[in-house]
Amino acid sequence: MTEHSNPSKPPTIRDVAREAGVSKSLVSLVFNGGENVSEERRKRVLHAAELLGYRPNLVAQSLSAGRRDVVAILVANLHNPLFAEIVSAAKARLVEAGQRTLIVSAQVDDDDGSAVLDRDNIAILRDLRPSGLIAVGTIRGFAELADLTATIPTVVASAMDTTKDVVAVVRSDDNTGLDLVVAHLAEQGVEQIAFIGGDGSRVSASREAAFRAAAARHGFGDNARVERADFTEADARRAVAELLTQGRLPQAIIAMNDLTAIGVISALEAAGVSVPGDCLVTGYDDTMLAAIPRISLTSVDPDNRRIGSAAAEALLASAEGRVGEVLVTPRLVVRGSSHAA
Amino acid sequence: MTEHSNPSKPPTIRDVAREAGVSKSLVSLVFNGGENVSEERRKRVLHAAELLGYRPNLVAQSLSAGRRDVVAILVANLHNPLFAEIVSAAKARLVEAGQRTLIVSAQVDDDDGSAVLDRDNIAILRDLRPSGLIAVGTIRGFAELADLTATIPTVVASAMDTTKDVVAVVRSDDNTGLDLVVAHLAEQGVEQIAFIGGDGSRVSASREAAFRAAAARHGFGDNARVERADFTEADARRAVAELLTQGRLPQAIIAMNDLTAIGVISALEAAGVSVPGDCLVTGYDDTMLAAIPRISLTSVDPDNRRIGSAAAEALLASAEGRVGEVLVTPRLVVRGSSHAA
DNA sequence: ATGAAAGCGCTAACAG
DNA sequence: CTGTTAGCGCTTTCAT
Repeated sequence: MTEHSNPSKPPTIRDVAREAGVSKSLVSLVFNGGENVSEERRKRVLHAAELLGYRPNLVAQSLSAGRRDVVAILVANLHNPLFAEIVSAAKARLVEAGQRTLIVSAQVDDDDGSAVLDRDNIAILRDLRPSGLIAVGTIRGFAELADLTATIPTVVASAMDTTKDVVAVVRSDDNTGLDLVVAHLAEQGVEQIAFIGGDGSRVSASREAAFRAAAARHGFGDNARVERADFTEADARRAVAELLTQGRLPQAIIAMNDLTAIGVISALEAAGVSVPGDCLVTGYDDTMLAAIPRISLTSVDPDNRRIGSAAAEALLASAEGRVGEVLVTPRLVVRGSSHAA
Repeated sequence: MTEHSNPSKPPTIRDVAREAGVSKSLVSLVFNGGENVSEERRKRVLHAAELLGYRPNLVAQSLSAGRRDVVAILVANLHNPLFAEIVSAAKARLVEAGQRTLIVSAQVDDDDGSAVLDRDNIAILRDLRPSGLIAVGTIRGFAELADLTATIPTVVASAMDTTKDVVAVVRSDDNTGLDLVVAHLAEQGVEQIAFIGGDGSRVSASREAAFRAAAARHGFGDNARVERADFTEADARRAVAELLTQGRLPQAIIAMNDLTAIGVISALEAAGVSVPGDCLVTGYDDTMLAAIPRISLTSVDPDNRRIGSAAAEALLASAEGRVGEVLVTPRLVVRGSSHAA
């Protein structure tokens, strides 16, 4: 552990060069793995750098003909604990591959509480000229970032995107996930089921389609209904009311994610319908919410760490061309909310 | 909406200068609110910029003798929905004041799932030379960032820090918060209470001290106990077991935050103690968890938006010197978990 | 193998 | 008021 003697500004490449008695360029070479540097000089430089506590300035590096080793991870928002797992797994894989990462949030909540692109963050990211981009979660207005995705290899994780120029979309295999759920419910002897999907997001649409397919496959036919609700509890309540007034209450409700499921449970219970007594409920994502004993929600674990590492993998492989869609196989976590008993 | 004609690289200040028939410097002046630019030239420049789709390169700006208008918001982690509110409120205030913001996460989860400083993020942030720093939440290893906090006006929000050189620490007034809780519990006729604090964090310690003071104030004397647990459910269970084996079960347990409270409830119910029937429980933070009907946890709302804006305010006022500690007054949100009835 | 020199995009004195 | 000239810290030809 050595201290750098100059108390004011951080040392620059020039300071190191002077200390080592070599030129700037040589220092740069050493720090960028240049092969053709004499062992002696290399040592001198490294030693001087250590002595001074020199760290290359990333901003300068990026300005000067973009460095190709920093990957930006754009997180949809700071709310969703889900994303944290994906991000850390992706980062771990990237670091392993010798890449630097910059993790920034893509959206902020404006005054109305709705998410909007964080233009400041995006602008800085753009100017940093990252070598790659991983977008985690559904980002509203992601299409506006076309100038980025067109230039920079981009992978979308845990979201869907139609943009032609993303290297890969890595997400949970909704078909398998919903099949697991429907099969489980069928096993419990359920005969009428309903799906409560979300807002207009593509993920929601995909899960809805997956539900319809799974329901058909398991012979539910007309006994499978679909309702929509955004993620607010108020809206879940509305959707449930809808379901209730349509006559018969389904014996099970499949929510597109855990948050919606909790809204559904709340709405059902507020209406005097007990869960799982009178109606089973399942979620998707297997967030920590699902595991809380009082909630004990059967949910689909999408294996977020695998999604994250697969996204990183896809990006690293992007040199070899488009990867396309990577579907990560989920597994069902059965809890109290789906045991009629 | 105009397109820039050059399909390859984004336009630079030079392109704009050429297009407008002026010098680089003039363009720079126009974009930095220079007063002494003739109206005509200014228009020409603005028009050329618009035409080309020019956006100043922030990285270049920051490299070239630091711009003084970008504030970095360092978020402890991506898990805690709490922070999202603080961040967005702080950002809103900053934007209002004409500041740019960069929101980055300060920590990542390593393989063990424990949080560590995200050195990449920090390094980039440092090199960007932000004009100010707002650290949101307790960041492990924050002390290692001393070189930053020593140089850059820093405000800590929703955490405590002893570093001498932070401009301000903005946090919930724990004393008031816990007094509200204890008073409420006393009103319910509770005679023995216990506090379950957390890991070794300063916030936890502060709330524990606040609890002791409030308990004394409300005449609990020896009937107030303290137990510790980290935020895992397993540990909450252990702490509760501890409490149970100490003989009498307290009539109410005050948890240092909502997450711990939920662990406590789970542990109590697993031990056959009903909440709120046999024991009342309260939390702190008023997260969305508390509002879930099945949880219905009485909690202290710290008013995160005010914490965020106050932090921004303190930073903006930092020119006028150290602000010190800003305590934001919380309010109690009473829910089912604290109604013996 | 090494150094000199020319930028990356921008700002900031400094002259005109 | 406007243009010229130096850099910010680093990479990268291009000579040597």
